[in-house]
Amino acid sequence: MKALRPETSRPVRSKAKSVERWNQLLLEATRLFRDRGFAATSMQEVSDAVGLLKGSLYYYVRSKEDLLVAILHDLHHRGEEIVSEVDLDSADPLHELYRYLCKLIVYAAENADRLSIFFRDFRFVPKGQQATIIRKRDMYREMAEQLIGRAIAAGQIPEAVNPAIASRTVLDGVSGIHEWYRKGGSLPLAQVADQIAGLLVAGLSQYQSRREN
Amino acid sequence: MKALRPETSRPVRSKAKSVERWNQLLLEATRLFRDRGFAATSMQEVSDAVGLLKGSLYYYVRSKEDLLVAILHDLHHRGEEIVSEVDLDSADPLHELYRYLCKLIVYAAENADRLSIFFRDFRFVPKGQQATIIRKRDMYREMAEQLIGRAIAAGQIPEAVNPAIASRTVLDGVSGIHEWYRKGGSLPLAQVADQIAGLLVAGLSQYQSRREN
Amino acid sequence: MKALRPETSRPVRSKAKSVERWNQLLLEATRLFRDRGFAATSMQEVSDAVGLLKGSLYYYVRSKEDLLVAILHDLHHRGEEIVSEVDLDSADPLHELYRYLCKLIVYAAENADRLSIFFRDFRFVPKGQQATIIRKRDMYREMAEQLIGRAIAAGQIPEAVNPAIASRTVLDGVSGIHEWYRKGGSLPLAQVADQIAGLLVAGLSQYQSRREN
Amino acid sequence: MKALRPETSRPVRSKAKSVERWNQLLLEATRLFRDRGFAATSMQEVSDAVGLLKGSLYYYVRSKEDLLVAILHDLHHRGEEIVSEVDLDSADPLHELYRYLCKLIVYAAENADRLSIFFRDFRFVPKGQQATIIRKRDMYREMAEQLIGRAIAAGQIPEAVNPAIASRTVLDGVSGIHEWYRKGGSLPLAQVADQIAGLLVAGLSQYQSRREN
DNA sequence: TATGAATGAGCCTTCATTCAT
DNA sequence: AATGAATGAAGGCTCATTCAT
Repeated sequence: MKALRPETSRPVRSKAKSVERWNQLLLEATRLFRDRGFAATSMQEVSDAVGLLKGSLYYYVRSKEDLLVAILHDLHHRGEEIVSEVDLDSADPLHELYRYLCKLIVYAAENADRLSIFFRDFRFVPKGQQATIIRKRDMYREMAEQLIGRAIAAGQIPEAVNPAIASRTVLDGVSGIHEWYRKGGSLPLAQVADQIAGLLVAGLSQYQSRREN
Repeated sequence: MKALRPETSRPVRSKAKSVERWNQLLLEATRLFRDRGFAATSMQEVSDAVGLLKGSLYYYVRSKEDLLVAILHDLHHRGEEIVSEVDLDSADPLHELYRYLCKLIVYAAENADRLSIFFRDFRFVPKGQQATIIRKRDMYREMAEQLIGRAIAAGQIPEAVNPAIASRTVLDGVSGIHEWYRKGGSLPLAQVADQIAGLLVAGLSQYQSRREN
Repeated sequence: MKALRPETSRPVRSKAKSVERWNQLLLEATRLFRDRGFAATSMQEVSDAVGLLKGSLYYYVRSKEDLLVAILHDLHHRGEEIVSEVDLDSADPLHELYRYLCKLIVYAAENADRLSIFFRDFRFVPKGQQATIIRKRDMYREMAEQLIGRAIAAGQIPEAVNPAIASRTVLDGVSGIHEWYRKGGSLPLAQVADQIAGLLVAGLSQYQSRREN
Repeated sequence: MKALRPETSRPVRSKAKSVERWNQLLLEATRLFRDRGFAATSMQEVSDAVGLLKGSLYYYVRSKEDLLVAILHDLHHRGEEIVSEVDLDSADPLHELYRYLCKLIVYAAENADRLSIFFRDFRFVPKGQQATIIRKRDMYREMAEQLIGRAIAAGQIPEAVNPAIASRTVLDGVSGIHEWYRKGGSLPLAQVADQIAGLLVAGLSQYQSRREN
């Protein structure tokens, strides 16, 4: 999880200290944005948290939104790895989906703060930078949709399943964990992941309509 | 879903015209809060939307938060009905769950705006009024957990399923629709609901662990 | 203490009820202005106190300042009587001063609310109407100054006494009672008045400089 | 009389320039509050007076009330010295009282602005901070009451004098000067002080009831 | 690197007052 | 006589941001 400074930031000289501060900044900002929301967090609070004066923040950041963008970039940066590890040509696409979902669940739980900020405060990302982030988010679902398609083709999922809807349902079931998962619960995270992914994958493979009217 | 004025609001005998304005206010505020977020929506924008001066809003509302609370009360008011219609003693608890989920899905889709506000901006509800609303939200999940418990007891769901986690997964899969459903899509809402609820219910009944390590 | 409506008020028809309301208005306004100050009292509070809606006040009053002016007029109206009862040609001007002061003290105690408003909020009286009220206030002191002058001429007060200063001191000592006197104290008001007036009159007649440098 | 920043104010190491501004702020605010009253003075007016933008005031102050409190603290800060200089065990308590009153008079005249604000606008001090200030004010009178008690015991004041009332009368006579004293009058302040204090002290020592009924 | 002072725009809210009914 | 709805101006305060030092 390398912390990336915004590409256009001001000149950097002494790396060590500077990078440290930047990471600290990101950390505290994440905590604050998560707790109070982006709009309701003031730069004053951020600067208090890192022990700088308000004005000094602008040596590290060009704007409050910079912080938000950095946090969200960080989030999806890691996520991309997970997506790239998927084997679309697996002989058992359903199980491949299971593995993919498990990783997403663990990832969502471990990045609950960032994810929460993403879901709530994405709209405060400057319009020009929204597309990049949205594309990454869509990537998660599209990968799920593709795997579902393969599994249908392979006969592992009934054709009655609508991949567009199912992929969304599955992703919603997976990412919702950021709202309720707390570290140190009774179940190990890996087991929680199996419960969720197992349920969703089973649902896909066994789906049948129960419509009455 | 009659829009209820907060009890604390001034005028008691609200004449026709007044009620109209109040509903209009709620409508526009909902739209704006949904689009821009509560914190980033100004009373100026709300008043512009209803054709009043900023200050005039306070004839109807005692604070910006009042608007938020009114919107969220409205939301859960309707939801309570759905919960109360559930037959906990049904001979087929799994199917009862399916029906419950379907209603929730339709409800979530039809109230996507309010739900979105709830998920994003609940934190701006004054502390003193948060509990009431939270309790209502918990109700949805607890009902699902109870039905899952009954279904396990009835042998419709394997005992390996953890009701606490499963109920959360199910609720997340259901409520997530507020993020992506748009009226007038290719599928009728009832069919979308069946896709989601069918998948989740099948997943519950057919869950099996795929854990590898 | 006849309550006078401002001369230019709107047409009056049914006298009884109207006058009643007006008196009630003055009473409540006096209480509120005294307790919260003129500037910090809202017409809303006044209307609440008399059981009318805010807008309805303007049937009785042309402006908030009208209320203030009416209260202060009332105050000095009564006071004028006291001044006019003084016998400037008394053979014992010092004792005449004592009697005058006693009446003022009783009056100040009984009108503590109005007096308090006068001292604190006179500045909110519209500029055009300030002169009239100021003139009345000056009247009290000028009468004291005149009596002191007579007493000096009669040899009852040493010539070293400066009437301008002494009259102010005496008036300050007298009117200060509005700040601390509470009905139902241990001493009857008449006795309190004697204590104050007795002290001041004795001081006038026995003054002697103690200046050291 | 160094102007003390409220402890709660942000910056800790106030550089020269900052202190200057703060003093200027206090000065102008005092003038404005005195002239227009606290409630009727806007922060806009204050900021205009010191040449800042309205919002910039809040770099120095946390609220309008902060300014008021600072002004009143300053006032009584100096006053405490005067009280502490009194020799309660003086062999001539009456004369000690005279000296005490003289100092108070000079002090009241020199701080007429602040005193005026105190008398008129004390009620706008936040409830939590009122007690501290009230206690200081009471101190002035209580000291007078004690000295009167000593003088009675020493036979310098007749026993008929009620110390509670007399001390109030004396204080009222003394502090009233803030309303009418203007610098550069015909009499030097020291002489004015002697006139007032001399009168009051003579009154105490020579008081006799003149009650008729 | 960081500070301290200031900006400027905007925000939520209050309130005296008006006026058609 | 009184109501109910609305106005319009102002008020206190917050905050992201800038910049000389």
